[in-house]
Amino acid sequence: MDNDKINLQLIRHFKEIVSLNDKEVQSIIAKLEIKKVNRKDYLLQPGQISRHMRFIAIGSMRVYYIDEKSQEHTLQLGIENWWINDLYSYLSGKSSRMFIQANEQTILIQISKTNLEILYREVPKLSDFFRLKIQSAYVSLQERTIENMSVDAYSRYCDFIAHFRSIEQRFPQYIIASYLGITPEFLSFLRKKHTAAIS
Amino acid sequence: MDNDKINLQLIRHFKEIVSLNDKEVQSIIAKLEIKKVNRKDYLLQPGQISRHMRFIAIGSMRVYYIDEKSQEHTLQLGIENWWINDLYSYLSGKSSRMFIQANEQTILIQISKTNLEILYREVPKLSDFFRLKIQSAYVSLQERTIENMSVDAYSRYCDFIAHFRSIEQRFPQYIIASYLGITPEFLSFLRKKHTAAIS
DNA sequence: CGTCTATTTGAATGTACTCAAAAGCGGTGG
DNA sequence: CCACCGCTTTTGAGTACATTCAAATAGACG
Repeated sequence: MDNDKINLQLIRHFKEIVSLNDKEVQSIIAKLEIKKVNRKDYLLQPGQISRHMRFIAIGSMRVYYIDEKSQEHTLQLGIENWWINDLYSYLSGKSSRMFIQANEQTILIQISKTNLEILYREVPKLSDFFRLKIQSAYVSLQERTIENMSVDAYSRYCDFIAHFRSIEQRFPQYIIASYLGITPEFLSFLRKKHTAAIS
Repeated sequence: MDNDKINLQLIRHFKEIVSLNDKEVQSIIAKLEIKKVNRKDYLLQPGQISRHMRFIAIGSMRVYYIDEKSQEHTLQLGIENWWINDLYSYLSGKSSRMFIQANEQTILIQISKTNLEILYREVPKLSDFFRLKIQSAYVSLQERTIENMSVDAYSRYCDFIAHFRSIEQRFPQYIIASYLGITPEFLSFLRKKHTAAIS
């Protein structure tokens, strides 16, 4: 049925990195939980603790927080086959400052931290898989820090669309702006400049 | 002798997080390597792969890179009892973009990645220790990203001296500036503004 | 079609940078 | 002990990048 198809999407995703036999696949599938959310729904809000790893099967999500001046800042955007989480809260067990929100109707697969720890014993390769994922989260965060410190907003925008064209088309402008660390007005200006430059 | 004292400094540091018996302590000490460097010496340069975890016993270091416009950007500053590394390169095994440089005459303790992996089997608690360290590296990177996106340079400077007064006094101004993501000239201006504000 | 939200436009402003020059500071050698 | 050299910090003027605020326009959805 439908849920099986969704579960297999995650299994395929695991298999891109680690090999899994049928028994292991069964162990994993037994621990998965499918969750459907509507546009604007929250998976996590400030004060809560993130207790799941979350995989986007269909749809798109974002992670953001609101600063003291009530400004939104987007830390992560995600679409199909991406993991989305506040790793800080998940790893430390402390309460989050983040909103994790659906950008459209979205189907996720969740694995609770407790179940994942059990799975690590049954399928040790999964532990490798998530260690790699967390590493690459660190790496992309570092790359973003470097990017933010090194180049101006126009270059950041160009790099962004070069790397994430599919993402740029699915999220509203003001969310992209809050990801790039600029105002929506200025992004609007940059876009005009960009379309003028390429034509 | 002297080296023993330095090794014990790291053991004490481990023991703040995990408990270790005498046998474990001996296993660890057997794998440590003490390294002394002079001011301006490099532990790592772009193109090299970071193959050690590095603990500062005495002295201070920084991690920085140079962007396309030949600007230096400092990612990490460290003093006694801090770990200093390009985790990206260490974890991924890929070549680094970073310089790791001594800010003064410095004594470090290094553990090679190969030795550390052996140690993880002899002293599994160490694996927990470093997992926690890598987590907190992720967390502080995320906090810095948030800080950079949320507040202006003056607030960042105030927060910096509030958290790292001891560091601020040991590094030259232009390095602090490159850590805060501003020019040395502008930091000079902010410092004047700050001393005027507190007096 | 009307309402609500998102985007665009423009003017005024502010934050931080560039460049150049002067001043400060630490070490070295005479 | 002083003079000099190189490096770091300060100062200031001019400029650029990005924000704020307000108003107009465009799009999406019931």
